Amino acid sequence: MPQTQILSRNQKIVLDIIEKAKGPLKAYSILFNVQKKGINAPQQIYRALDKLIEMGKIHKIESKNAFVACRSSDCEISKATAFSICESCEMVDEISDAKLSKYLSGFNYRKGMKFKRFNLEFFGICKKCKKD
Amino acid sequence: MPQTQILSRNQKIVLDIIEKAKGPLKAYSILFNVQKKGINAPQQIYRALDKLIEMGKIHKIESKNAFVACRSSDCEISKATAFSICESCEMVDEISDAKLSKYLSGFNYRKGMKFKRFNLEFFGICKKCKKD
DNA sequence: TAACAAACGTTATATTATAACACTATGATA
DNA sequence: TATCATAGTGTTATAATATAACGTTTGTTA
Repeated sequence: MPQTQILSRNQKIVLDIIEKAKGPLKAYSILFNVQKKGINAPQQIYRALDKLIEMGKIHKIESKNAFVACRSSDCEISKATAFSICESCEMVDEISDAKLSKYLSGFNYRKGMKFKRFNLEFFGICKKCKKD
Repeated sequence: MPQTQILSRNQKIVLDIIEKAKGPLKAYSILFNVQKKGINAPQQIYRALDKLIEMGKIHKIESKNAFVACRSSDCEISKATAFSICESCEMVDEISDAKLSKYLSGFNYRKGMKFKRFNLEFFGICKKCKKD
């Protein structure tokens, strides 16, 4: 495993647009935004997304079928992800809280399987939306 | 809110099949299984699913786009859900662990929004699959 | 019974994701 | 150097998941 992953052309393009976005992006919205760069088909987007997820560069927000850049340097291989999601404005924030992560990584259910990975999504109304 | 919800015909049919299933069911697989009962269109399934989720009778496993019956009597309105998912056999188990639930319900991220609801999905290989 | 809400049935369509196949570039190695 | 494996690319087609929109029926309640 190299510390610094080498990205392919398409992977760079897709990561770039996700990193610059203010919120989670959907696959087809990424597609429409990169057609000028010569990417024409969903397959190309999904392939890049898959690799970027594997590398831990991005995360999928399962409840929204959308993708965000990873902001927490410590999850190169994303085994422990947690997000805060506003149900009004759709804003997503990655939660990096050592205690929470430790608590959940150590959690073992009595019924018995050993967990390799978890994903946690919190929902509410963000401060900004509450004001309106 | 009545303690015992009254279900409509289609809601009953859909809930019934989900409750009898051994694992999570997908919407279209539900559809194919109820066509003999006169349900013909996805819309009818999705409408029933939506209501059943609202009532807390079933849960959606977001990472699988599939649905399971609620086994834990205490989550009539599902504000706090956690699941154990086997990545090999696709088995899903609802986790009902008071400590975990309390810990997460009380969790408040410093950045500040108050959470109404969460969903947690753990992944691993179940005991049964480990043996093979 | 009139009025309303909730559920229903149906057709059409939108959105999300994958299959399959041929081609290209790169680096490892026999 | 030849050849092999691996990873990435481009493309067409299609599968799988989900919702919109419309009109009708049913059940509740004022």
